[in-house]
Amino acid sequence: MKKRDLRQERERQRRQEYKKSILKAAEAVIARKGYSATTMDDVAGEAQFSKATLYHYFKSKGEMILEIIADYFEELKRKLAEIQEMEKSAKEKLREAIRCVLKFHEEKENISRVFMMDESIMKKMKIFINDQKKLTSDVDRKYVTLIRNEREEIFKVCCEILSEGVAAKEFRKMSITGAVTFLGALLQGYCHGKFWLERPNSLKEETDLLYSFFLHGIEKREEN
Amino acid sequence: MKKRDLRQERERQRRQEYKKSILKAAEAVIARKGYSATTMDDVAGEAQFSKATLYHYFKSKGEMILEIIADYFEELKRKLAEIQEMEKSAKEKLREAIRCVLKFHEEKENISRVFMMDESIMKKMKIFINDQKKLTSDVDRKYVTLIRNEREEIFKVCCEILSEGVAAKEFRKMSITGAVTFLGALLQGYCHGKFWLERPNSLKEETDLLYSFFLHGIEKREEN
Amino acid sequence: MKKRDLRQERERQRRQEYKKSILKAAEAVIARKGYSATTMDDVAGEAQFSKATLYHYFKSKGEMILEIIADYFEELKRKLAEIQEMEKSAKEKLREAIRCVLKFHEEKENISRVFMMDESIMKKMKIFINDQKKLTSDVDRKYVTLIRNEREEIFKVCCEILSEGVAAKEFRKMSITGAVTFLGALLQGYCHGKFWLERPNSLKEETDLLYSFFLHGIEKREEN
Amino acid sequence: MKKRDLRQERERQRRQEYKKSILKAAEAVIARKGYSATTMDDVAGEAQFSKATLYHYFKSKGEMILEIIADYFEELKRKLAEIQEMEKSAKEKLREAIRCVLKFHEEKENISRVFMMDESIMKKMKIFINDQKKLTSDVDRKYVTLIRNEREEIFKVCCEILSEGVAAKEFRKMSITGAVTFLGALLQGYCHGKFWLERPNSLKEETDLLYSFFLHGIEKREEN
DNA sequence: TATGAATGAGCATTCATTCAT
DNA sequence: TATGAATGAATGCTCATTCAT
Repeated sequence: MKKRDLRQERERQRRQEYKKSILKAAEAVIARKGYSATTMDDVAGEAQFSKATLYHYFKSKGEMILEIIADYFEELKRKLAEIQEMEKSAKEKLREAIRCVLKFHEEKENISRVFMMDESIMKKMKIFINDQKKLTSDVDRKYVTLIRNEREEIFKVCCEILSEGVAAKEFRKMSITGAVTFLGALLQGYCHGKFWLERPNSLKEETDLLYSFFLHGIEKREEN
Repeated sequence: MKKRDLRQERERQRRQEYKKSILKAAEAVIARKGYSATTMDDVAGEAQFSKATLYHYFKSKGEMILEIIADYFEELKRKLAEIQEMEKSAKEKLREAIRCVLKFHEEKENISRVFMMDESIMKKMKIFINDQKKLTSDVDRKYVTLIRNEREEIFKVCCEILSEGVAAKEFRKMSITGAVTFLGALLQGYCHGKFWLERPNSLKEETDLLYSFFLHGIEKREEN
Repeated sequence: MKKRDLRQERERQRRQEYKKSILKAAEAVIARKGYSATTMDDVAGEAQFSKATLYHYFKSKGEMILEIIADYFEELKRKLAEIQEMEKSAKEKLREAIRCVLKFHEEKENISRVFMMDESIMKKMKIFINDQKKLTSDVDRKYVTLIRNEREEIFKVCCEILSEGVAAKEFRKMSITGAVTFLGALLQGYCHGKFWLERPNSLKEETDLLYSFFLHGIEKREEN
Repeated sequence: MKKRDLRQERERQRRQEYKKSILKAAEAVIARKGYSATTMDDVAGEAQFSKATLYHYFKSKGEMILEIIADYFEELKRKLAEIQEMEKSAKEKLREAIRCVLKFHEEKENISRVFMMDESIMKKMKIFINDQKKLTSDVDRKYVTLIRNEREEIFKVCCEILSEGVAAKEFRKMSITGAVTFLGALLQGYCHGKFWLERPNSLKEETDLLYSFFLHGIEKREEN
């Protein structure tokens, strides 16, 4: 029956919305307090739900954070894919990509830190990468797979940008995967090391810095 | 009285040794389990002391980890300073420095993660850097200052290597601090991103990768 | 109106059937997991109903278990009444009764344990027996009364078997109620103590054991 | 050194006493509320310790209850062993043993119910008896073994009493283990079925009832 | 009637830290 | 000084029951 389908559909929608709103609340608290210091009570309070209700939407605190991280990667992937599809030179795309990542990190600083650093999550990722079968929880497996796939796609998009540049003779011939690994490390490291700076740089300054060194290197070349 | 001094001195020595052995034990446990999963009971067990005794040597778990981190930086600084004093070209020193950091990280992976990631520690560092006066605990202030100084010295050593290279025309003219920031981010990020790799690279491969891209950049140059 | 009555009647029937199927599901889960470890979710899952639906048929988990227990006693009573109506000697009936109880317990082990042991149920029974008026819930009163009545009838049936035997000079003159109390305790105790045995006895062996000691006692008699 | 030993000894003693007092408190609460309804907070309150302190003396709620049960059996064993060593006829000893068990059960009613009935404990016992290796926790294994051994000794003592009686021609020739199984079931079942009685019997009446039926059986014998 | 969602009240357990000896 | 004991404050998670549709 039409009516029934509609109701179910509306119901599903509402559920999705509620879930999103809980994730948003969790993200906010985590951004404020960090992951391990965030309690389910905190999240419940922020989301204006009872603590027990959270467990209708997520099996555990761990699953919740995995979903947040998966969303994080999914969004980043989308943004980078958009850049790749622009009508621009490879250099311009590269610059834009760097800018995009820096900005995204800034907005979601704590999330990315949680992902890179929380020991329990790291452990899951490591186990997964070494031997998928050891991950006991199906839910864990699902999210960890998801995350890895998103990351791989991000990697791929970056490869495409650099390959284009090589083809267009904007970039030299090189190991593309090496370069992307390099770039990824650079951005990751830069974002996490920011807080050392006594005065923050502007997004433009940051982009310029990373872009130009990545592009030119530091070596002195012969003048002809 | 002489005698008294001697006794006191001996006492101080013993205290230092005990402290070191506790730190060593803590480092071992943290390397195994990660910081937040490490309990004072674990450390006490590993160090073969009673838990209460730990509190004779350290005011809190937080202070203990700060000391471990300070040691970490102190050791890294020492290693890099040694490299800087070698009789080598700037390029060779750079290469060596990269190798050194990669190796050091590998050995102390969890420690460096704790430092970069533990939210409570981050908070302290941030507060300190923004406004030192807000840091309530004197002990905290002491260690955080120490850590920052070590880091600054590391930064300085790297600056020296690069400056030498510029002077020797091995490297192009550039913003030295920018380059060191870039390099630091790169190493940090690479080390923390390692676990993504399905098969680990050898130390030599890693060094080559980072060194060569840092040196040459990716841009295609005109042939003359 | 006829039509209305019929519909109501059909409705009542359906309700009864659903109720039975829920009880059956609950019994199955309890048999598997024990009472306190059984959640309403478990029962709902097994019965293929939603959890909320269970509450249309039973006021609470407690009421549900009371109904299960009442059914248990009702069934046992029926079985024993059948035995009593057989055309057999008192001894044979006694033997058959013992066998019947042992078998029944075996099938419904967890149910009888719940009944004997669950503290909340015990409390209700105790309160009821000491002072019926203290039992606040009408529903509780209803079921507890029911259960006690079933038990009394079981007791009565056993009394009849033994009385017949005394009349037929198969059994000696004795306190019939004492003997039935004795027999009841014996069976109850035997069933609950079974799990101590490293190898289970067959039903026949068990019956023989209890029957023969109950019949003959352990005393040595004079030979004439 | 003497002094040191003394202090350690005194310390050990105090620990034992505290442990006992916690066990006593737990027993009291359990007697009042039943095992599963008893929370660690309840026990802590009754014992006048903080909840966390309980965990210095017992690894878990489960271990605590196992220790209580083990004590229960140990005490019963001791009492029965004393009876067996008396200078009395087997019949008198039997009577005394029955009286002893009835009295003991009365005092510790809830404990024995917990033991016989709590599903989680039952599960452990069953697993243990079927296949000791499956019991994962060492502590569990320890207590479960202890309990089974105590029970076996109780069984043995009863066997001795009955054997003596056979030897002295007080009892007929019979399967001793069968008779003890019968007796054990009887006592167990009687104690747990007590609450059905509208008016409690006196200890003497109870003893007489069980003793006389166990001794004489119900069968009518030929007069000569 | 049937149900998915919501929740309050718990609960066992943990852990950094303090205290008494 | 060294330590075993004590503890307050959490914390993730559960479950019988109620409610809105």
